Amino acid sequence: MADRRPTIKDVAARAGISKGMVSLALRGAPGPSAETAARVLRAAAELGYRADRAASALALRRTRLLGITMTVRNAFHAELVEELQAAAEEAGYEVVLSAVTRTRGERAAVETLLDSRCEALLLLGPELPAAELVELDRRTPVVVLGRRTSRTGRAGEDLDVVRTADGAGVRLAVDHLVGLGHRELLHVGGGDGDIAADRREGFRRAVAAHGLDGRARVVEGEFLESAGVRAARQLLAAGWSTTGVVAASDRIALGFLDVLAREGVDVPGRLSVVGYDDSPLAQLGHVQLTSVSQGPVDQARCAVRAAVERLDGGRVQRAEVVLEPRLVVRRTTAPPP
Amino acid sequence: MADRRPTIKDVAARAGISKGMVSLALRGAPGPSAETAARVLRAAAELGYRADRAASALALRRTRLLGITMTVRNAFHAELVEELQAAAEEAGYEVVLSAVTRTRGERAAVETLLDSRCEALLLLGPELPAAELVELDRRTPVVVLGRRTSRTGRAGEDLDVVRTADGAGVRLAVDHLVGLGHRELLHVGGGDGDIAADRREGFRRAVAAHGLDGRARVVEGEFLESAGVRAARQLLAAGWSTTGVVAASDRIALGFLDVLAREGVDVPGRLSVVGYDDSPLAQLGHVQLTSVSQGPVDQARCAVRAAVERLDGGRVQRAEVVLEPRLVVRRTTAPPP
DNA sequence: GGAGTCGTTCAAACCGGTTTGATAACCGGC
DNA sequence: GCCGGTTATCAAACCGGTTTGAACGACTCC
Repeated sequence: MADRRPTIKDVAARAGISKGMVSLALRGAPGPSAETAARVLRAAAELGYRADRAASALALRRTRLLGITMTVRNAFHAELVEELQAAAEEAGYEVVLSAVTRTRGERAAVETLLDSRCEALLLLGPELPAAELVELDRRTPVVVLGRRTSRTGRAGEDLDVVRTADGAGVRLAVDHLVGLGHRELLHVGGGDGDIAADRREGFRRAVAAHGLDGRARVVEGEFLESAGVRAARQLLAAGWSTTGVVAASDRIALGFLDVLAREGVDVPGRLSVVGYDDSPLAQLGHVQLTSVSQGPVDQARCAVRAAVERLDGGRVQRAEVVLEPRLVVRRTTAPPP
Repeated sequence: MADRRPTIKDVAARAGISKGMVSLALRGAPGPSAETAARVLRAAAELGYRADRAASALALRRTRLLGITMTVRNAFHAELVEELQAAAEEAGYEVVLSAVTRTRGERAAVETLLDSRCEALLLLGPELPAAELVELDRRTPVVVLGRRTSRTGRAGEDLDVVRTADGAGVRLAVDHLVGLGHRELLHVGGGDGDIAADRREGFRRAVAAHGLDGRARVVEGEFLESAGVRAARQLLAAGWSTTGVVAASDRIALGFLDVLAREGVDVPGRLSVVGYDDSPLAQLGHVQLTSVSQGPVDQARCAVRAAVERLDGGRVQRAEVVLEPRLVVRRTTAPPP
């Protein structure tokens, strides 16, 4: 019923001019006279013409597409995607999202992006082996967000990386608590990954820098509420004299706070708690969690810039952008009792 | 550096055969002999050949792309997308995600999908005016998820809709509470939208059906934790004799529960609470919220089926699929004190 | 043995854009 | 009035696939 979509040929016929001229006029390229351009634009508007991306991608040998893999349930990824989309648009690119799910691994997600002829890949917190990422990068520029890749930076490992300095972030949290007067600190860690390791290490160094390493504790967990719940129960049961807690993520912090609320422990009166990610969860009206922000806006901008530099700027060298995290103080921290 | 991606011509040359044959062989179409097909497959594998989607979309005049608009921060949407992706893959389609954000309205999200030549649009909880959706549907088949469109179904309004029966969902919650022995019920509503209205109305009817309308209360809010917080404070301050609460969403329920935890109110001993959405939040270890599930798996399957029927099956009539919600009982409901 | 059928293959046309090389019209300068 | 240089235009080639129509040999059937 809906008669075939108008093509550039239809526009040309209506404007009484050749296809080539129409193509130039529609893109505002030099060539057509002002009068002709106006006529073309009018004809296109009247027909409701829209260029066919597939056709122009084919002719241009470019898609101007950035592919993003994300874990669709991760709130921080969602924030990043939002910002990436905006940044890409500004740079004249479109983004294609590919979701990593339980049933669809990162590898499959990347495949579909490659099929769409994305010109660069932005991978959010990828968990593929580094070797595979490097191999991928040899065909299509890859920008890794959030995860640190090899410290060594061996030759051939040309991946771009955008991340925040996790150690510095934890340090901000520790400094904040110590500045408020806390001396007995606890870190609830996120487990085995690179990110959790960096944060744990950052905690150890920060407390040592304040000469408090003898009194600091670390509890291991994973990046989930349940880890916070376990840690809080352990703390209360053992009767530790801890007054300040640095969690490796907001979700951990929320689990922790939930137990405290149930047990009637005053926050921040008796215990101060700092989260990590400054996720929307932390910002909720009734939570108001003090947290370390990874600056999703800046990360997104840097990642898109890195990709565009490779594509349009001819950069070939590896770039690693390490952003400084920022502490957002809300209502879960105060001087110790 | 990376020498030009191999094309079908390269494969043809390597297999010593024409382009046309290669095209057929790669798709397993009838024509080429078994021996030829094998040779082509081998050559393609050796070259690491992948077909160019843009080129084949152009030639086929089909993209086999389903466009999805979603609110990237909405956890329920994230779940749906996960399932939609799986269902689409099974049906031989790819999906393109387009995020609706603060800075990028639904209209813009739809535009980019149309530019990608999506063959159908799946809109998650769209808020565009109905007239606009109908207009859109005249060019590209549209499937609306979650939102009820006009009750009237006037001629020309051929949108497909997949949703759950909100009234029935709330009814399940009410029946559950009444079955446990509750008589004093409270509904915390989600505000002005169609969905909130359906749930509120469902609550009214359900309590009336049990002859409890005289003792039931409704508090208005919005679909956020803050609404739950306000409602809980109001309940405690006013000293209502309510024992069972039905929230219009999980987020409302969580805000509600948070206040109760802080105030030391026993859940489910003193108060029972039911949420709506069965979102990942509800399933968290330390929350274990009883909630109404909208069956994201089924919704996704139905939505993809609806789209595919239009595209491949030639269906032109409007289809409205109303799924029955399901109650997931966890630990926030029990008999009243 | 000639017509018809089948299986296999190829070259050419096509999809809807962009780019190139050629052509024509117009300009001022000498 | 002829020349070099713009400027505006067009037709044709091209991008990388798919599809069509024709060609060819082998085989079957009268």
